[in-house]
Amino acid sequence: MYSGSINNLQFEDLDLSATLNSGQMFRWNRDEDGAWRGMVGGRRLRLSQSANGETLYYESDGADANEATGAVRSFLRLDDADLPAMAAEWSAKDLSFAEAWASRPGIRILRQDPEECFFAFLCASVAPIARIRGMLTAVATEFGVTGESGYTRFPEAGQLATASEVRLRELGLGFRARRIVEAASCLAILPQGEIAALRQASLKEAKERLTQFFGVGEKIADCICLFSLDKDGAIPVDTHIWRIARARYAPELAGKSLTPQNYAKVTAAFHRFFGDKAGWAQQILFYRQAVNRDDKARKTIK
DNA sequence: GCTTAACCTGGACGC
DNA sequence: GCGTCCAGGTTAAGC
Repeated sequence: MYSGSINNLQFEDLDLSATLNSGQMFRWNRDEDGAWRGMVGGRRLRLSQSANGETLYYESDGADANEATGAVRSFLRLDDADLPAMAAEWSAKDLSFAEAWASRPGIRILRQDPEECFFAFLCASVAPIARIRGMLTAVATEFGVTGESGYTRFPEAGQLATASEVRLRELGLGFRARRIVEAASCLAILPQGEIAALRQASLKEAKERLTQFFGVGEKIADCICLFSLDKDGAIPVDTHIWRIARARYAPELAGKSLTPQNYAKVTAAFHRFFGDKAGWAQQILFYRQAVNRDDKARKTIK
């Protein structure tokens, strides 16, 4: 049970379920009534939307409604971008984006906890979303702190640094286990908030810093930058975005491999088409290509 | 600077 | 039932 009351705010341009299910984060769960449960900044939140999508309801730990409102607005970045205006501009220029937006408007970029986001995407290499969820749940259960509510807070770097590679392999992380142990050990001896402090850095500086950690390449660094550090120009070029880019935005790369130079060309192409908030456009295109396709496949199987 | 192999694992798919 | 492929990558070695 949540100690706070149910609050609400009016916000029309949000598709809560698509946003929370768009592959940006992996530890929020959906209740039978459709509401989503998760943690933001150590605070439990439960979010839902009215049927017409115009009202966002939220429950939170703690009695301070203003703090809860601030946490929700910050997590969903409700004050950071006029998404409909951006989408209208992008749709006018690009048919592929227009189709993606028309099929599922309202997918926003989140502002997650940077350290949890760092470890989450370190686990995400070559793994389907279901497996990523499983790995993170296992790690949180083993090394995190479970409160009276039964919800487990993701472990901090210092806690993860006590994990052995062997134990993490037993939990199903495979070759990612070494990466988690090494990154946690490095982070644990740095001042707390080292990753979060990169919000003040440029995208280039943040990526340079993140890729110094063993196991963090360009794609993972871009995920951390976009989904937790407010770097709206970050373009995580995964297998789906690479496919989309070659088909639509950088056709000169057809038949080529994803080398560091071509990765940079994809990023530049997205910036050419979508400007300095290209990361938001990327996420909407990604959802249509990856998540939507998976959902259709699941329905077909049923 | 590019290509390739290796790294874990579970589910989907074809036979 | 079994083998193969693929999934939100990264690293290191070889050329």
